[in-house]
Amino acid sequence: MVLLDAVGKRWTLRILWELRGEPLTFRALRAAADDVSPSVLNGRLSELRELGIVELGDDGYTMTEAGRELGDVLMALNGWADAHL
Amino acid sequence: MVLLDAVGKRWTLRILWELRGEPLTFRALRAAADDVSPSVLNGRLSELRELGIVELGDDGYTMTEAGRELGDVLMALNGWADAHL
DNA sequence: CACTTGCGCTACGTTATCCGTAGCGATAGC
DNA sequence: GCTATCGCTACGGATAACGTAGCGCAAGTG
Repeated sequence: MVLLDAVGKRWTLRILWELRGEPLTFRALRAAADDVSPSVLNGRLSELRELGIVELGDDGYTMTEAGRELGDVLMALNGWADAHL
Repeated sequence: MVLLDAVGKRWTLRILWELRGEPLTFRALRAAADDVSPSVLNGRLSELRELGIVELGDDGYTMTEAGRELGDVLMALNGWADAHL
């Protein structure tokens, strides 16, 4: 239930989705995610960093190893969407 | 992106999670999901019905066939949470 | 040295969304 | 008629998200 509460907030899934590939800077991530406001983006990134899903490296924000596995689940989610929506 | 926007709202994942088993009435679903307010619950259920994920039968709300496959993905999501959080 | 550029991030006032509570109309059983 | 439960709605207050502007910092350029 903890994860569903954390992930079940506006923009969180979208942010994770945009980080599925290469690292993105704060501003690039913002641009990729429909120009979400920086305050919200920063709030979400803080949560995701505390959960050990995302981290800030030299090239920008990237997924941790655990986060990358979560990314695979998101791919499955997207696969479902392609098949049914 | 459509699904992520739809699912990436507060309570949506939680509602789907509670519907993974047997059908639940509106009120039972409300009780199961931390007493979410009926206005929000109704809003989410309307969205999920429009997406063909959830439907209202004689025994209450239940997942459609497509929705049940989505439930499997959510199980994977929960499995990840158990492993990493 | 000043100057620019891009970075992560914050401040703040406005607006949209959620929330809690109460209650509606409909249906079924007594 | 009375009670109980159903799905669902109304409404005012609380909360979160929003858009915009800008801070402090580091690296590069002249």
